[in-house]
Amino acid sequence: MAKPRTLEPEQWELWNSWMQAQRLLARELDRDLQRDYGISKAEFSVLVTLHRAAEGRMRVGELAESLAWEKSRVAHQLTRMENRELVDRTEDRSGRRIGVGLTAKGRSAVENAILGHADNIRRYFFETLTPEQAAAIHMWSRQMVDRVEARSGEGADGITAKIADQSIM
Amino acid sequence: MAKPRTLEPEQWELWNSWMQAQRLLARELDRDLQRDYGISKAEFSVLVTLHRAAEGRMRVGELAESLAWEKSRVAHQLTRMENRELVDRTEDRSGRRIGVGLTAKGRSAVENAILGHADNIRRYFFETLTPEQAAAIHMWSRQMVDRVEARSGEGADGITAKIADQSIM
DNA sequence: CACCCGAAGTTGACGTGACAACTTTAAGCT
DNA sequence: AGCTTAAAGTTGTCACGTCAACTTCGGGTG
Repeated sequence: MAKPRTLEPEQWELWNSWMQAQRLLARELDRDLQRDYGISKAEFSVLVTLHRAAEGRMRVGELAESLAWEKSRVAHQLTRMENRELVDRTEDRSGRRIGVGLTAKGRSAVENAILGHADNIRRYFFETLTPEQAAAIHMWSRQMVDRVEARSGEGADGITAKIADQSIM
Repeated sequence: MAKPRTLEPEQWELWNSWMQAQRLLARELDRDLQRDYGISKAEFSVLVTLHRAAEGRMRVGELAESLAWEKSRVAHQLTRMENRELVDRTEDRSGRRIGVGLTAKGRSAVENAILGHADNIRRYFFETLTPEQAAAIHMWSRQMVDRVEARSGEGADGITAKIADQSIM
């Protein structure tokens, strides 16, 4: 019975500014990436994942797992990026799609963007955090991801391990 | 030269899990709201803002300021919600649009949803945080919002004050 | 071998959010 | 009054993300 029936005013205030802060930060990073390198955050994520792949070529499913995105999201994103000639989908002789790779344009875009983008993340995000704030956010993030993944039946390890070195966004 | 040229691995890890956690949380809240009450987060935000308005009727601009959304975003959202008969836009005799209000359907939707949604926010967000973590996150959020608003020339007070009691998401 | 089933991938429809261009109104100024 | 302007609101276009439906392989198993 200690449970309040709705949130306390200061909880609403916290919730609102948290949601808004996230949106403003994402927008700012996206704008900078677009202005300086002509690509979006989503495009950057795909490009950098492909760039890190040893072969430089991945299956759609690998991309989806590595990014922790749904397959359909990846497929749509690849279609848009193929139109912009940032990636190409290769086909075997029967027209079957077998892999995704960077085009020259995609490769140079990501190589140009990587340092600048990382720098923006540092300036806009990490340099505004105290160690306690960083720890709080990190802890919360891990719990949230673990909880949702546990719920949707992701057996044992699965995605969690991969997240460590991927996805960017 | 103390500045690293890119982010540290644990910074990438924090960044990635944070981005993912946001997305998972937003999706979960949205799905619950949709399943239990038939409305989306965006719709809920608009409905609850209108519901809190003393008159029950607001100008588009007030709505935009209260939610800290861009005008065009509000206009598009209202068009969709008008089609679904959650709100109505009233016109004066010359066909001029003068205000937005809840329909009966909109009112009952928000009145049904408010407690359940608040409860989900508490369960998914607040109950996973210690008070110190909440305080750290709150502090950072305010700083981020203030910084971005200062940059985009929002004179003096402006939006910040309004956020305190609005927007939800 | 034939069949069926599940994984991989695509597609369409839809809601969301950002940005820019535009129209109309309401004020101000001289 | 008449002219100019900025605010208010709308619209179009585009990218992003989710869900559901669908196609097509690749393997088993009878």
